[in-house]
Amino acid sequence: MDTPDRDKNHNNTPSSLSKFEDSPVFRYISSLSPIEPVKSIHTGHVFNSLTLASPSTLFPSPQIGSYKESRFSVRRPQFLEGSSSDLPQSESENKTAEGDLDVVKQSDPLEKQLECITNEGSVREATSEPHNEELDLAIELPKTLKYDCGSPDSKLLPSDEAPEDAGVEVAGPQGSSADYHKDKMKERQTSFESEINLRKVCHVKQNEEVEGYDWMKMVSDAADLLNFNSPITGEHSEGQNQKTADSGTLSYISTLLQLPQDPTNEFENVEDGCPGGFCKQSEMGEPVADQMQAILSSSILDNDPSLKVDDKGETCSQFSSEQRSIRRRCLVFEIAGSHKRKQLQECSSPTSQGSEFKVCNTEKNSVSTKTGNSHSPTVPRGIGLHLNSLANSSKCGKLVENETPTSGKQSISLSGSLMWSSFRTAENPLNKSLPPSSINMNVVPHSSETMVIEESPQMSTAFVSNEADCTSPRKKRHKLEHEESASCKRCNCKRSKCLKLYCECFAAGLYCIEPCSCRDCFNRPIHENIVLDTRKQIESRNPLAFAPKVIRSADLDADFEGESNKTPASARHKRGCNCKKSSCLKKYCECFQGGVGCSLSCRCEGCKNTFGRKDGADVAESEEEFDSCENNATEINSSDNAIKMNDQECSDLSKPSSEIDRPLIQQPFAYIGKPQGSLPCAVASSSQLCITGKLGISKFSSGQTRFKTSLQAIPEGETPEVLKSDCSSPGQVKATSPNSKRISPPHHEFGSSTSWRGGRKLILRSIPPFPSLSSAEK
DNA sequence: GAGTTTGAAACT
DNA sequence: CAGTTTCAAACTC
Repeated sequence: MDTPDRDKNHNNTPSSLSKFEDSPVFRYISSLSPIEPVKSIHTGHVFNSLTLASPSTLFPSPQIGSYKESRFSVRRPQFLEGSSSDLPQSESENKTAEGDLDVVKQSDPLEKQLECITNEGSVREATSEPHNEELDLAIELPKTLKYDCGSPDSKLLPSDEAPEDAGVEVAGPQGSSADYHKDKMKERQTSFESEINLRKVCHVKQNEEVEGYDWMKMVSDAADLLNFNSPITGEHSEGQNQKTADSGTLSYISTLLQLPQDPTNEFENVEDGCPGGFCKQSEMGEPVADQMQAILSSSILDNDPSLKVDDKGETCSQFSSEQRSIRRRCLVFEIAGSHKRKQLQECSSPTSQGSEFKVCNTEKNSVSTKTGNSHSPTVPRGIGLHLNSLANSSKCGKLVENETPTSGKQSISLSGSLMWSSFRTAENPLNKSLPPSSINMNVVPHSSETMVIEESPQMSTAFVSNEADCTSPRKKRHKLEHEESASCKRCNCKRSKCLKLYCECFAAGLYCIEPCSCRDCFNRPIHENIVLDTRKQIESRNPLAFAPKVIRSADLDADFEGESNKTPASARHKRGCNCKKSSCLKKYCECFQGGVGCSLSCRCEGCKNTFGRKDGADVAESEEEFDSCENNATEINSSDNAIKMNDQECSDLSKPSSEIDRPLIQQPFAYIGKPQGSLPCAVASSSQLCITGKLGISKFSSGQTRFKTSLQAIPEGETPEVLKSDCSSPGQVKATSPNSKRISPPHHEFGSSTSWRGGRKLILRSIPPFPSLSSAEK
């Protein structure tokens, strides 16, 4: 629709521009801020979201654009693959459009929105790189975002293009344009969706900017997520290309988005003298575009039931290419959740990460419901990510991976199982550290109440940092699956009202669900407040109360091999068991139940844990056992027990898995400190359950490789990090936790070596601030 | 399915 | 911090 007009505008632009320039108004403006162009660039970095309005914005577009391009030129490379002949045109159009916009802006300096948009565009571009880049860059993004009018969307938009579009529409009746587009969307979803989405995004961005800053956080998070996406981008580009090919009429926006990726664009850019411009878009385009698209796509996706997201966050290409591209980006944020966006009609939940969360909201908002805040009041249930959520996430992730979309979500929200623990705070630096837990899962509340948990790449990233091996989020998931079955479990509480750790559901950060046979259950979304309060109380007593009981890490394997000998699994129970009669050969023993060997921290008597005895000597001896156990035994190993467990779990899990999905309980941010720890727990546990359920055998039996590597590795890595991330927490945890007894004592074995390892193994040990560790490891 | 065993969680 | 009680899962029959 816009194109014709735009073309006209473009054609007109030169004259109009000249006119404007000549106009006294223009002169006046220019006199006011001669420096502006330069500022605009800097402003992108420096500005606060709202400051954008400055006059500098008026002029910047051309210069900025070039500048931006230059910046990005370097990186662009990979994504360009997707080529679209359209791009050049689009760019030219965009440029013209920008010019028009600029002119308009100049004429109407008052229109801050437009300025913001333009600024955003510039900023976006600048910021976009970081997205593509690694997390480190991600950090930068927030800043850039600040500069931006705020909306990540703007970022997403190709610097030139996006702003233009936004600007164009906005320029007219700003507010109306969005609505108008929305209407169009309904009418013309196909061709116009993209445009509309972009516009919406623009609005959203503006709104968001006005509203809050979570963007910063979100952006950073998103950046993390984006990192994962990178591989996807190729697909994305393809999708876009298809889009172009498929739909002769690509929304202007869509074209813009694509442009960056298209090689053709590169050429143009090069011609422009900004090969970088091309590049920048590519990279930026992905990250930024991803975000933009994500938002847009989210809106679109909402409409599209067909969307599928890969575990990795890749969206299935089911949708139209356009949507696909967008969706992927969305996926980045929502990954698993996105997987079934259908379900997700609403992203009310405040995900652990503000960014994701917001994105969802914005997207969804555009589509159906809009939550004003990322924190969304809607969040109510504690949709936010929680350590426990991880467990679910793990499930979800697994499910999603393994299973088709239908099942895939199961983990997430099917039955509406909710995790209440979400405490990741976007604010917390910890979040970064925590990443996996909080970040990983984003719970998106469905309109129905069911919440979809989305994993964010961040988790994986974060973990990755810690875990050298944890290259793929999948591993993490596997690990998670491994650990606790809590998520899968159904409680049978009669007196605890499911508000105590006796309740497995509660302990796992999950709301009780139908399958539970509990009595007088208060662990329901309806009683969220009670649940959260109770949780707080419990955490106040023991910060690690909700943390994963079993820590498994590939790292441990590697690091500990020496030590690990002790525990075949290389995983350890945080607290250690206190078994006296079960000889750690039955599920009474948490270590055994978790499939990990006993450690020094265990107080067990007559330990015969097949996964590893607590005594070092035993361990040494056990190594053989151990190996045998792992190799053969994993299967045979715990033999009866293990097998039984597996079977049981499997049976339980398999069914429950579908059922398992539960609403997560959000934790109040206040908990942040704890939750971090807690999250991992839940996750791990839940993950284990689920995984074990399916994998269960695999875990022990199939796990062949060793559970270490497969299962344990994942959870461990996560948990450790989580703990680390707790960061801060380790020390705190000890101090606070009543259990500290068990936890704290780093025994010679573990503790002896590096503090790091010790920290991981011992987890609880006071360790240097987590961040440093993570960074160091990285 | 009922009853017992077990060990964690909670309480004192 | 240690001891006791409570609780629900795990287990047995």
